[in-house]
Amino acid sequence: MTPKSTGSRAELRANQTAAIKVVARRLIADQGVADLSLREVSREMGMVSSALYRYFATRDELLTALIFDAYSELGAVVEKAESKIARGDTRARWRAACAAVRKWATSHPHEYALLYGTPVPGYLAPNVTIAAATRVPGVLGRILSDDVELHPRRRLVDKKAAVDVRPFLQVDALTPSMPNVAPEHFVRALMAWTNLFGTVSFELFGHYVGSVTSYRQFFDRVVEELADFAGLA
Amino acid sequence: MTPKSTGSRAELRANQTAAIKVVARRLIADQGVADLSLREVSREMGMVSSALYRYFATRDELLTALIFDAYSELGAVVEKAESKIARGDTRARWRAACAAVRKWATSHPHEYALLYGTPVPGYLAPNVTIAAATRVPGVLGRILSDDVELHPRRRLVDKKAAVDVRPFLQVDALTPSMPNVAPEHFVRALMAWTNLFGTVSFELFGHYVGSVTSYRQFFDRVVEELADFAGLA
DNA sequence: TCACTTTGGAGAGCACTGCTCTCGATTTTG
DNA sequence: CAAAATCGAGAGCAGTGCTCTCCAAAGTGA
Repeated sequence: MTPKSTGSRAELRANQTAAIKVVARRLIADQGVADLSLREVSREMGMVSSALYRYFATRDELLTALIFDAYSELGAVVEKAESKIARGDTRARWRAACAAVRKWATSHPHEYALLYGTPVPGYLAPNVTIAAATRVPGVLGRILSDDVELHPRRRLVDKKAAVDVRPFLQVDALTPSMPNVAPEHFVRALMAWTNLFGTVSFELFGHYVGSVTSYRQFFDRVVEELADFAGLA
Repeated sequence: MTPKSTGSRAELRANQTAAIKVVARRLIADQGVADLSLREVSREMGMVSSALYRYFATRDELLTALIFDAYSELGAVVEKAESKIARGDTRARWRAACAAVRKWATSHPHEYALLYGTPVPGYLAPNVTIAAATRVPGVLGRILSDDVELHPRRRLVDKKAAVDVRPFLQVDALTPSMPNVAPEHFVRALMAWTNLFGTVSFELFGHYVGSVTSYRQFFDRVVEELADFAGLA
């Protein structure tokens, strides 16, 4: 391959790195992670397979970069969708955030599976990835927290729910995401988050086949139930 | 390989088929599905790789058999655990069923991932597999149904929950699993099922890292919340 | 400016994979 | 007892991730 036009070395390197990720993402979107082959990526880029290793030391390293990008994109999409709603309408924000998750997931099923399906065996996410992965639960937590702040009232009257969560939750780590939410309500917050992604995963991974006829309507209903469950106004 | 001692051809074939699955399961349990190689299976069995194709036409066919077996085992384990509790104590049955799911999942993480992680791209479960996969939700549904039958009382007072589910749920398919549960409550039943597996998946797939310190205690709390949410006595 | 170092693509090669095909030996069947 | 079905062995093909060496181009310091 002849060298690309002009540009400093660092620039060219950044461009190539980005180009590789673009091609790899498209291949994953088309055929899933399992069938992603470095050689196919290199072929599509008109370079030889070994050249690719100048940019990513291993297949897993490329995948890690793609996982990070996908988390970031999903996080940005959800943040943007939610930010368009008036801050006080916490339920509408909740709906918008959940809908954005499902919309991104259904339009990027293979990338969603990359994030929320089976992790690579022995794979441990680097901190930077964890930060990106936290954006969506961060949005959900902020909505709940804002709801507590803006619509104060008695919450979670069921005394069973007022359990001391310190023995099993990392309260210090969760509090910053939802400063106004009382720790007793963290379990329900985590459950709402879990249920949201569980519902999307079950839809995409085929576990609802035979039970659900309209995923869209089922999902919307679930979102309302979750909002109630989490104590939204 | 010299022929195994005695036995009719059909017998030997059944034995070999079973032996292959045993070896493959062990390899998956050790290193996950991604690293399962037919050649390694055949090597461990002392046969040549091509001979394996007399029993399974393709890697996916072997995986399908293993998926079916795993669903069946999980189903049997949960059914057994739940059946030990007095029929009237529906909440204890609920706890037992949920605990059995988590116990099996945490002691068979790779097999759990095979069932509830990323599905093989383009893979469509045969009917027989779907039947096996339905056993656990069947147990959960039966518990809810028995609870309605044995502890009749006003349920789901929140009028929002009394939504007509016919536009988006396959009521006919769901009713047999929980004959006494009113269709308006099917959404919560599906959500409880989803949340149960979502919680287990999030734990095993690492999404709770940093948030949960004692998965066992968190899970137990979630199970109680789900029982309440689904309307159990 | 010019020697020196760094970069990164090309190409060959290794060990591995799923899968196919042919060839016999053995077993079952009519 | 001959014909047919079965099934393991072995060679082989196309593909994989990854390593290594080679070499031209680009950047660097005196």
